[in-house]
Amino acid sequence: MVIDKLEYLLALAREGHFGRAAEACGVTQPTLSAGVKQLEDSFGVLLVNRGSRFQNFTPEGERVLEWARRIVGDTRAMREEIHALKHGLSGRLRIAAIQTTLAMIETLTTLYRERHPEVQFTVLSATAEEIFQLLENLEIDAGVSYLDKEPAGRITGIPLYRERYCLLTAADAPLGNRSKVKWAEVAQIPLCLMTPDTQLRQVIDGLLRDAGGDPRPSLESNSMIVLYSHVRTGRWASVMPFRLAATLGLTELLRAIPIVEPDASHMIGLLIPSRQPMKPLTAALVEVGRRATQLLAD
Amino acid sequence: MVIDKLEYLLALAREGHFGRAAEACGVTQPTLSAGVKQLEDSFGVLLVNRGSRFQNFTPEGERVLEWARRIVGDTRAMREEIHALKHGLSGRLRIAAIQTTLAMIETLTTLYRERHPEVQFTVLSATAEEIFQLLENLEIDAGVSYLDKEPAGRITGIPLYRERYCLLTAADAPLGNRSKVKWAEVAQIPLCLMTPDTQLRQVIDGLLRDAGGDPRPSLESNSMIVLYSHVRTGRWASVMPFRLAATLGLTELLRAIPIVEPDASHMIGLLIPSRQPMKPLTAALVEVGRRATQLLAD
DNA sequence: CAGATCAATAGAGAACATCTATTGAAATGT
DNA sequence: ACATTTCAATAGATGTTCTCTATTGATCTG
Repeated sequence: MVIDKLEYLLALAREGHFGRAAEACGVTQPTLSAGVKQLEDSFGVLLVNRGSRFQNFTPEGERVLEWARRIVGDTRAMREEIHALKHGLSGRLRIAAIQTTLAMIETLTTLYRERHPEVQFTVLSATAEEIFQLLENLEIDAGVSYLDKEPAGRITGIPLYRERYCLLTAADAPLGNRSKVKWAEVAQIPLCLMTPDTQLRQVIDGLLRDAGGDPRPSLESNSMIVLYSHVRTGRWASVMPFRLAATLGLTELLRAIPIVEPDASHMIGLLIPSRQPMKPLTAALVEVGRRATQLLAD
Repeated sequence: MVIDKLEYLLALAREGHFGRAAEACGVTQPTLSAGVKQLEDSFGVLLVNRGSRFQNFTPEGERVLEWARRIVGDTRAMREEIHALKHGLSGRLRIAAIQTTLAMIETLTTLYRERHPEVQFTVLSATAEEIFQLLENLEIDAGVSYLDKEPAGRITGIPLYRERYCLLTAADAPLGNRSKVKWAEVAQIPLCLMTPDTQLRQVIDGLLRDAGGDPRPSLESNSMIVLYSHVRTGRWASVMPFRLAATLGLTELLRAIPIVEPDASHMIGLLIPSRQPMKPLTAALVEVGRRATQLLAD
């Protein structure tokens, strides 16, 4: 009864559109409209501001939405737990990760599948902000991102590893013969970097500026693949997390040179809903993460 | 849909009886039976062991029960919060307290009503164990009891005041002329005490034994009223919390003599469900409790 | 101003929940 | 040992509620 309606409300918040929300829930638009109306009647308060189309939620609607996330999330966790008690861990684990970390996700999924072969995975590439949204909307079970600005109480961070940075460049390019370089030096050469909306770019910009430099990327992209394919030609340079560069592969020409002064690093970790107890799939991921931490330790 | 069924399950856990549980939910017995069966079908697991009558819950049933408490509790909290947003605080605040603290509850309710006149109160006398049960079953919003052994994570304690003990006795009785007495001395005289299942009795027994005494109550009761009515005659003596004795009233004959060596005290406080956020009625009680703490401070 | 988009409404059919009455099984008392 | 009582499941009927299709009315867009 009520729970379905709360799901409608969550979908409406996600889609901002009665029709699309209805489709997402697998019902028709009148059904979803009626469901929301019933909620409003039962509370005696308007939850949604509409003027012939969806506008936004009333303050009361926002509060109900907050509760709905929790109640619906708990209900799913309950079902999943009981199912796991009977059939063992199965179902689909949904993870979203920022691009910087995409190459290390296999560490988690590979370990995970060894222990729970029945579980299927969905791995999404997303921005740090999107990850929070997805977590709040119960569209993913966990995120992988920076832990620096750990968020509201509704989401918990679990450290995985420290990300360190290297200069990716050809051996015969400027600085290419060094065993280590300083941030101040890196700041002097043209680089291929992520677009400024990404966390990685902001981190690198900060480090470059702290070293007195002025970041002058010769190429920007929101795709790591684009950056790497450029660098791979030997005619471009970039700053990347070490682990990512190592995974993408270094050629004979291409060198990954540690950047020092300062010896900067940022903590990467799992982001999961602060629900107690966790969904079984999520709990297993945390356990896997704990083991992965040892593998990934510097 | 689902939530009603979860309520059925909670009622069944409370009553241990399909018929009574149904009555408590305001439905007929077949309806409740069908509801439980639907839950079982939807999980694909038996939740209740029955052999022509209710026996107990399966392990899966216990887990579902745990989730049900949370989900149903959150749902009620949501409704209450939205209602409070529109109409201000109203409804019924349900409190259970151990007998020792019954006389100070008015401090809370009086303060509470000053701020929220629309709220109605139900105050139950209960044992410490019953309070936990009532809290778990969502039958009360808060308890007042000892905080010494703070319990599972599902319940949070909030300190209110320290309980100290005095000898209640007639002025012309043994020890009646003293300004203070030692526990060792109290242990030598016959007393009226609570029955041994109560927290207060266990506390006092402990203190008496620590002082080398052997508690020999001349009269036991599970009612403070009984104890006090005896002591009031001037022909019996008892050990009581100071605040309680003061509230029940001291006559000219009757004296409340502080007991020292050791200067024992136990912390009394609110017990509330560890739900975040709290129900509005509960949140207001915590706020009132915070203020009361100042009034009640030694 | 015409066309498109969006959400609410109306009405019909299906699905579901709840009730009364009864049955079958186990516990209790004589 | 047998009759009585207690308890929960089942059957069948009734009523509610949910969901759908089709449509309307309103607002935005070009």
